[in-house]
This record gives sequence, structure tokens and C-alpha cells, in this order.
Amino acid sequence: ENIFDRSRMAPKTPIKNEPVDLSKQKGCTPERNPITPVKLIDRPQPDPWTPTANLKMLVSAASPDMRDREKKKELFRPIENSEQNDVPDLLQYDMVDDSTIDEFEKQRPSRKQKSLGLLCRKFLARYPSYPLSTEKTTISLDEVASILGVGRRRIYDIVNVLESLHLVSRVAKNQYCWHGRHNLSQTLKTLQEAGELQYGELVTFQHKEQDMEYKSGEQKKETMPDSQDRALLDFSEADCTSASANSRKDKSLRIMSQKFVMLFLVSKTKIVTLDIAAKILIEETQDTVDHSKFKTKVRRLYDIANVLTSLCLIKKVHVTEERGRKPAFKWIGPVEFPGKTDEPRGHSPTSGPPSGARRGAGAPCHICATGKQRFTRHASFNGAQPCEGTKRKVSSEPSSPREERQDEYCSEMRNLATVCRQKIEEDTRYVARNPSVTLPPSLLPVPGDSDICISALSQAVFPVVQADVPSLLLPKVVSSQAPSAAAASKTENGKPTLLPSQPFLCFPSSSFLMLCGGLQENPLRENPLAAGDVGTRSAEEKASPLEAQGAVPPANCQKRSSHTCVSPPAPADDEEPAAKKQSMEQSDVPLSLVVPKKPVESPTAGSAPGSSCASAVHLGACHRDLSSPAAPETADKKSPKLLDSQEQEKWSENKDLDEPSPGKDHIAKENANQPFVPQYLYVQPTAGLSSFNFLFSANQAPSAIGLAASQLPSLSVPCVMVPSAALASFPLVCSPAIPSPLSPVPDGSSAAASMNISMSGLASTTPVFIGTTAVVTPNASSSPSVDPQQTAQPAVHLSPVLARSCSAVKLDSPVCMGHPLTLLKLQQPSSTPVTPKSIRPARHEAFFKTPGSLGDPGAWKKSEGNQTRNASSVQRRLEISSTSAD
DNA sequence: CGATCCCGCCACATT
DNA sequence: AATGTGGCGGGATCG
Repeated sequence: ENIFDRSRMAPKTPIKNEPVDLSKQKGCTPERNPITPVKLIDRPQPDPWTPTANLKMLVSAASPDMRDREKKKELFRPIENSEQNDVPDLLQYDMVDDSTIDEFEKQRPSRKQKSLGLLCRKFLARYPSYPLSTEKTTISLDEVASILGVGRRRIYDIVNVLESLHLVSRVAKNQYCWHGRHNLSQTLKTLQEAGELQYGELVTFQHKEQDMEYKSGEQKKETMPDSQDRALLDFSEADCTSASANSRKDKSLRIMSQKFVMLFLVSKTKIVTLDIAAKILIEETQDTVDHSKFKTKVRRLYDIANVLTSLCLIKKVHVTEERGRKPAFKWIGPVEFPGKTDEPRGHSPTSGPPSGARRGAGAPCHICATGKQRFTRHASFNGAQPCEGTKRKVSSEPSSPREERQDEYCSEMRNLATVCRQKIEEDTRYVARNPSVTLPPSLLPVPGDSDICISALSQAVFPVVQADVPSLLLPKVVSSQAPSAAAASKTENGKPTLLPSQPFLCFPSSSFLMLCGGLQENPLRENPLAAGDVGTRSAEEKASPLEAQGAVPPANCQKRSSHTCVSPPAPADDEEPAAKKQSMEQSDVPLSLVVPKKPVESPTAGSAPGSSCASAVHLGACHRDLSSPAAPETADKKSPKLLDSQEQEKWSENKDLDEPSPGKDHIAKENANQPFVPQYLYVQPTAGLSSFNFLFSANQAPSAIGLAASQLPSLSVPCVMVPSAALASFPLVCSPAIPSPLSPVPDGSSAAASMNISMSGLASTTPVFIGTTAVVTPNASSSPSVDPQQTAQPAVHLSPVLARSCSAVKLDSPVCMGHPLTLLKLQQPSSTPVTPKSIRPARHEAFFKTPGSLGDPGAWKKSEGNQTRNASSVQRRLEISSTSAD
């Protein structure tokens, strides 16, 4: 399109165009972005016909860089084209004469072609939904603007919304960091919680009346909590941006975006009409519903909605009320989030982490920045990366419509699904193009299970998640009472067998992840550090795969959970689970029925301290995530923060029990990643669903190596995606993982050795590993269909490993299934009993400041065993997990 | 004609 | 002061 536009321009005064553009750009960063100007020039190249063409040619020749960029553009173009039909027009134009062009020009660029939604899709197409942890993508606004051929202002519109969801974070002036959707689910969860606090009542009203929105809207709009809540949100966000000051008005677009999303998440129907949203968002003067103000608000909402639509989080629908048909948007993104957190913030930010270096907010950003450096390293690793299998093509249409009430919805859903699918495909392509780049750790992981998982997930999962809580609730409830039953019921897919009897299985998986992660991490770091050799590097690269593995396991768990029952939590949870479940139920309930609002949370918290803790953890994680979307990137740094993060992680881990906190060690090494660790936290809580999360988090942790890990956090989303890709990746992962183990533990020396060993250190761990592998293997074999190619590749890479893994696998799978408990036990033993928990708690508290939520932590806190940590992160995790399990 | 929403002025923030 | 950000709303398009 850009080209075309230019072409249009060109006819008259091609030369001028350039100058013009420059003027527009204001010469911003000409140095950095020679690109912009160049691009203009470049475009001309394509048009031989134009008189100016020659000039263009010359220019282009002059700037090779430009060409490269052009090439890049072209790469993306396919995507664009696929989505849109503009191409023809463009072609025509090109074909046509200048004179003709002028006339056509105007027409051609129909407004739609310039729509923010389209632009946003193009923008998103440029980046992987689930970027590899290692890669940290930096986005240059100027560059993107020029590439997409739009004014910078428009890019801000997009970026601001993306930022509100933590898909990107601002690193510096004109520079944004791409995080992808890894943290999305967590962010949404946080928003949901905040939304319940703020808009719970509203929701209720809406439900009652859907139509009547006014009243309810006005009534509730703002309440005490509201302001506070906002603050919370803001803070969380702020963290990222800058703890210190929220400059300017506070970026209404960002806040509006979050609030808008919150409305969806809180809404029972998941449908929000524009006018209602506008009214609610007009905070202040509810009464004064200034027409003009209202109108402006609606305009902004359209902007936001366009971006959210591009993200496949919402879709446009129409609500026919008494009065008539009103424009509205329906949430089509994930609805349930594993754990429900309750508490609000803990200001992680400034509290003062030891490092002092970063002020709260800054941390994330910093991390990103730092990440870059690290990235480099990682990048090198990546390059080698063996596995790429990552694809998440998988399947699934993003979401199956769960609500059927309206035919329209169904059709719309399909559309969405299509869109999503496209997006996925795009991602896949992207990955294919840049194997090293993206493997979403979380995604990949799933390998073995992937088959199962995928199939199950695509069907079962979605429904569950999106559909609603009900399913969740059941599980929870069931779990509390009779988990097995729940599991059984859910085991639709097939794997149920594993879980059927014991929902707990999930834990094991999570535990696996944890273990893997720990191992992986160590290896990675160590490899680079210790070995430095090429070989080592390779190992490192492999390590990333390992990470994937780690991630995978969780996936498996999830799958299982999903199949069998969501309840996975039950197992480990024991006590907690029930509490959580309850909380979940409550939370769920709101969704289905009325919004409990705050009350709900409180009850949950009260019921189960553990749950509260979990929530707290989440929050912490969220904050971090928010603050440091780039987390993955950040992994590298060692700053004290990391420690904190580690602590947090531990914390989270503790909660779940499952997660041992292997991460710590790696954290120490990598530091940077750790911070993200919090992600791990996620894992814990939620029962059934949580299993997913957990896994992810675990993965992430492992992935930490790759930076990506930090992001991993995103529980749900990734999970979904994962399935497809997961399989392929898995195998690879496994192999790599093996190597990685070495490094991690003391024995690192024996890298080669097998993963088991490496893992080391933990006998208990080893088993876990196997399990994972096993899982993977099966998947690969079983579900080659998903990614035959990928799988194949991985296999190749892994082959050596695979052999081992295979054996292991067999064992594992059975074991895993059956042994959740066992695993735990093992872990415990292996883990140092004492410290992990204790340690974490302390740190956590310091960090988060949410002692209350943590409550339990105190117990954990006991004493920190830094030493212990050093000894073996894995062990710690195990320990932690065990403790948490308790 | 109402729904959408592009465009870009202009103010505030940051450098 | 220059430049980065982004609020804001006129008015063009779409349906």
C-alpha cells in the first residue's frame, strides 16, 4: 500500500515526495533512520514507468540499506495482502498512467485501507505473537511508521493500546519493546480483577439489563474503589513506564484501553456497547454527559476497539435493544484466567529492592534495554537454535464461540476464528522465516502432549476457557469435593486415563516444568559462561529448547487437566486447592451470574489464605510483567532486582508447590530472567487451569534462559497456541534440555550427559524430566500431523537425545501420569527442605509489600537459604514446591 | 443519516 | 527551541 501511495504521489512530483515525507517526519532520527527517506526513494524503484523512476533508482542504489528494508517490507506484505484485497488496486495503479493514477489515487485509498484496524494488523504481522524469549524485538516508531506508510501519530494509537495490554513496552524515546502475548493472560487477569473491583456492580447491572446501561452505568461508574483501583492499575502500568512520574495526563488512551478491557472481562455477557462504555469511561462527571465529550470518548473507543479487534480480543457486534440496534463489541479473547488474584497491588515498584538501581517502574524497561545486550548473546544462540519446530500452527481456531445465543455471534466468531487463524499462520510463517526468532517457549514445549494437548485444547480448552467459568467451576468444586469425578468428566479427549483418577497429575507436569526449567536455565547460562565454546553454545541453544520442554510439560498438564478436569489443582492443593477452587468458583460465578465484586475476592481470600497468596503472587507477577514486559529480554541482567524477582518467583512457586524454584539458580546466573520469574508464580494457583499456567510459568522460568521465559507468564494464551507448535518443538527441546542440565547444576561439567543427570541433581527431578520427554515423544509420533516437518526436524536434532528420551518417555508418561505424588515426594527430598520457601517469602514480601495476601509466606519465609539456592536452583524449586505443597 | 474513524492541529512533555 | 507524545474533535466515508 505504501508503495502505491507513493506511486500516487510520485506521478506529480515524485521528488517532492521525499522532501515532503521528510518534513512530515520532521527529520526525526534521520541518522538512525535513514530508512525513512530511503524508503521513499525505494518505492520508486518498483515503478519503472514513472519518469522519476530513474531518480528513484539512483537513490535506491545509493542506499542499500533502504533496499533491505524494502525487502523486509515485502516479506510482510504477503500477510497484508492476504488479509486485504488492496493489492489489486495497487497493481492497477502501478499499471496505470500517472494521469490516471491521480484520479484513481484518491479513490483507491479507500478509507478502509487506511483504517487503524488494518494498520494495526499490519503492525502485528511484523512481530511474532509469542516471541522467543531470547529475542527481544525493539520497535522503532519512526521506522514502523515509515514502513507502514503512516504518520507516526497513528502508530502511537496502536502502540498505546498495545502497551496497555503489555504487548509492548516503551524502552526509550521512539523505541518500544515487543513482548508479544506471553503476558497477555496475566495482564487480562489483572485487569479482570481490577475490573471486578471497579466495575463489579456495573457488571451486575448490565447483566440485569444489558440495555439499561445508563442507569447502572451512571450509578456505578465511579465509586471509591474506582479511583483507588485505577491507581492500582496505573501503578502497575506505571511501573513499566516509569515508577516515578506518570507524565502528562496519564495517557488516557492507555487507561481507557484498560478500562475498556476490564469492562469486557467483568461483563457477564462479554458484550459491551459503545455508549455504555463511553459513559462509564467518562469517569468524572457522570451526570454531565457532555455530548461532545461523549462523542469524543466514543471516538477513542473506536480507536481502541480497532486495535483490540486486530488482536482478536474483541469483535464488533450489534446489540439490539429495545430502542434499536446499538453498536457493541464482544470479547472473544480468553475469559478465564487461572488463578484469581485478589489483591491489588503491592506496589512492587519502588519498594526498594535491593538493587536500587531501578526504580520500580523502570525495571521492566531497563530490563528490556539490558535485554538487548543480552539478546545479542542470545541471538547468537538463537541463530543456532536447532529447533524451531515451534510452530503453533496448530490448530485451533482461536476461539470457538461459546455463546450461541446469537447467530450473528456465531458467524462473527467464525470470522474471528478466521482472522485469528490467519494471524496464527502469519506467526507461523514468521517463525518459519526466522526460526530462531520465535519459538514461543511456552508453545513449543508441549511437545509430547502436544498432540493430545492440542487436540484437546483446541476443543476442550477453548470451550472451557472462553466458554466460561462453569467448566472451571465444576472442576474446582469437584476437585474440592471429588476431583476425580470432575476429571473423569472432562477427560473427553482421551488422555483422561492419566488423570482420570487423579487430577493431581497436573502438578506433576508442572513440577516437570519446573525441573526442566531449572535445568535448562543452568545449562544455558553455564554453558555460555563456563564453556564459551561453540559446543557449549550449541548446548545453550539447545537449552532454549529445553526451556520449551519445560514449557511443554505444563502444557501437558494443562491438557490433562483440561481433559480430565480442570481440577488439576486439587492434587497439590490439598487444602489450598479447595480454597482456590472456591475462590475460583466465586470468581467464576460472577462471570456467569452476577459480579460478586470485591466481596467475592475477599471470601476467597478468607477461605483460603493460600489462594490469597496466589493472588498476591499473580499481582506481583502482573506488575512486573506490566512493568517489564520485556522481561524475557531482561533476563540477562543480574541486577538485584533479579533477585527480587527470584524471590517472587520462589514465592509463587511456593504457592503452588509444584514449582520448585529452579529458577533461582538460573536467576542468579542470568538474573535478568529471573525477575520475570514471578511468572512462575502463576503456575501455582489455579487449579485446573492453573495447571496450565503453572506449567507455563515454569517453562518460562526455564526459558528464562532465553529471556522469553519471563514473558512466559502468559498462561493461558500461550498454552493454547502451544499445542500445535509444541509438539514439534518438544523433541528438540528435550535434547537440548539434556545438555543444559549439565550446566545448571554443579556438575555442569558433564553437560553432555544426559539430561537426566544433569538435572541432576535431583534425582527426583530426573524422573520428571523423563516424563516430559516421554510425553513429547508420544506426541511427535502420534501427532506428527500437526507439524510433520517440524517434528521431523526436531527429531533430527534431538535424535541422539531422542533415543534416550524415548526410553525415558515411555517410562515417564506412565510415571507422570501416575505419579504426581511421587514427583512431589521426590522433589521434596531432593529439594532442600529447609530453605527455599523460607527464603522466598522474605524476599517476596519485601518486594511486593503484600504480606497480607501472602499470609502463608510467613511460614515459608522461615529462613532463606541463599546458599542452598546456589547449590541448585532446581532443588530449591523442588523444595519449594514441596513446601508449597504442604 | 447515523456509525465510523482518518487526519492532523496543537498542547504538553521531554530532550 | 526542537522534538516526542498523544488529546482531541472536525469532518470525510461508510453502510
